[in-house]
Amino acid sequence: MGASLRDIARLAGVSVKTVSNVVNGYAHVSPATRAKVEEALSRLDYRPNLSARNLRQGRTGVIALALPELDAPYFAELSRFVIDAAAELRWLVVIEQTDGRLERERRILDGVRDHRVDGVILSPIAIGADELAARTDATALVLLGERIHDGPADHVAIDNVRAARDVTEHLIGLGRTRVAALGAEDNAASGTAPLRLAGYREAMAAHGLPETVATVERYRRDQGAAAMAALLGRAEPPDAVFCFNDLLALGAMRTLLSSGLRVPEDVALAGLDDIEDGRFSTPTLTTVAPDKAELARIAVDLLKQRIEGPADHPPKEVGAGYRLVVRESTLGR
Amino acid sequence: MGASLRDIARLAGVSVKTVSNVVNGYAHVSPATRAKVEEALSRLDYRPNLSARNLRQGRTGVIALALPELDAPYFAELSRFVIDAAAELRWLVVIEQTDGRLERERRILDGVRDHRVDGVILSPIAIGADELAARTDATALVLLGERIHDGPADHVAIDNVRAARDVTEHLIGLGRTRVAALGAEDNAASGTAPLRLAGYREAMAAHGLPETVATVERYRRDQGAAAMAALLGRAEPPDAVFCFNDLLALGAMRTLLSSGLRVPEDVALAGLDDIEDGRFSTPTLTTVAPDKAELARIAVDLLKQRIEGPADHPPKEVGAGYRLVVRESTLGR
DNA sequence: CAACGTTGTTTCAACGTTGTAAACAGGGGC
DNA sequence: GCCCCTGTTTACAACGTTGAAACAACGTTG
Repeated sequence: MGASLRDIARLAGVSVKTVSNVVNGYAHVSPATRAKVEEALSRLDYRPNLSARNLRQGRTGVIALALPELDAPYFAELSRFVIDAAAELRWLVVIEQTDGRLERERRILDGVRDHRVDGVILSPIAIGADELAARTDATALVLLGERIHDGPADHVAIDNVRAARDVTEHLIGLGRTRVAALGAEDNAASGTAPLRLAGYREAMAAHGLPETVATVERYRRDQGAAAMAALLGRAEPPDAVFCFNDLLALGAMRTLLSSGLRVPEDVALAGLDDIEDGRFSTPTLTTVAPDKAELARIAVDLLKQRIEGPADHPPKEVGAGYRLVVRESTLGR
Repeated sequence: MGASLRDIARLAGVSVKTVSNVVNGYAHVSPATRAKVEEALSRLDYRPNLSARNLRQGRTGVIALALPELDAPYFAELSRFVIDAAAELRWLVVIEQTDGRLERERRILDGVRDHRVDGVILSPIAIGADELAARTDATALVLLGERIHDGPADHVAIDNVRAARDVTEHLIGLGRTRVAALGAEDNAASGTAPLRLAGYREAMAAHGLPETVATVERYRRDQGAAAMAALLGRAEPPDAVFCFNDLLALGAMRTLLSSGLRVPEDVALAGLDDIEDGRFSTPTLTTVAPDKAELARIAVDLLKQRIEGPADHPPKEVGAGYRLVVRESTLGR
């Protein structure tokens, strides 16, 4: 067991509280005492017991990051930034995986498996705005990557509608006319899928082009591959596809290439997320790059305000930046 | 703030300790009392305060998983399994990123940023066996993915030497004679790189073939791409490459394809890790698939034994299974 | 019926920390 | 010599929890 304040106090011949004062940088400590205490501190390699400190202060210094799945590259990359942003506040991050399942998301909202955490950053998939509003748990909450307008909790996200419109416009700008959307979800009332679909539709409508929509159940490569195969089976296969995320796009790319089609010559392909895989695939993948560091920083920031701020200020919605990154899958070499 | 045992006790008209007994499933509590208490518990939505419990018990129910980087797919996939395995013990997992930097790994070994955790699973990159042996911190430690024989801490890993030999044998078995290794590290005394290199050498020596070794600094796609470019610049470019992990292989594949070479016709390519990307790349990637779920389960298991077991049993080394997965990058369609 | 074990419950102290308030020392000013 | 002020240090209590020990009520046993 590590040394406690008491051990230091004994060694330095002062009271426990004086040691505590030194540790916390309290101003009114005489230089002589401070020196004595610091000597003792380093001699016994003192490390504060956070359990005790937190018990006393009512904080744990731990937040939870609840994601659908850590092994989806977008979330892994995002997690890195969230952990880094939290580290600056000396917070630790525990990761919870919901698998996008409703009952797991619910359980997160009710408390992270009975542990107390100071706050939760949730990337919701299944849960709806109404259920969020009805939540009773008082733990600070920030939603990430979804944007339910006028929702019941703080939000960070990019403008999904506009981003989707931008990508679609880019594809149309290449002269493609049979532009399909890949990644809609059948029963999704909330989440990003409807927003991205809306953006696609706006762009298509603006140019008077017919819409083609392929649905998936999960945002995974295999689903992208299967949905692409389905699109190819249609009477009028697309000459461009906007996939609602990069994983879907990479799955779709695999189907296209192994069907002997060329990307982008036969079918142009674009995704959204800017995961690293897309920068090294052949061809490299055109995509929308959300500013992940900014998303993470804002999420942690909002959480900090929730945790430290006055009890209940109205929920905030903050947008993060993104940019369209054009690569070989739409431009060619 | 949440309700405490005292609040429950007051509401149920019993002592605090009785409530504690109910919460902890202590046997000798009368059904009537238990019912009363449970009613109160759920009415106030009681959640134990872990800081307090941990202060009292010296346990936190939280372990740390320290990885080089969460956004490397192998580690992201592994994390998922570690989190799942820990969840079965009702442990939470905080994730720390070392970026493979020595001083960060050191800091992890000295304690996870002053927070107390019950144990640490570390995937070491930079730190050496000697330094591990000299560690003073008493927190339970399990090393993951490296195998320092007779090292000072518990280990889990696949047999890297044998796995590397298997892959190399596979490439040689295709009839290739200029088989290169990509992924050695210049100054690595420990870690997996020397082991994989050793396996490669064994196989090459067994067939009397000349060795070609390309080094990298980090196991990332860009480094694989660059190292492959360097190999192509040599007098006798390879006709097969064993990359020490899949990311390197995917980077190398990008270089090969954009140089107009065909995989596997001109250059066969194999990796190690079996990350999902390799199952959807074009061509799909031949690789060694470590049993990640088993690795994770064993790591958590070893940690549990360390935490709960007698003070200092000798360190254990446990091997996990793997299998060679042959795909298009060595076989073709 | 007295001694004893069992079951159910409570009291007490302690884990390591810090906020509050109070004690203490030294230095002017009167 | 007394008082007040400032700077420094301390004692105490409390955060929420649980192990140890004590206690009360009961049924069993010799």
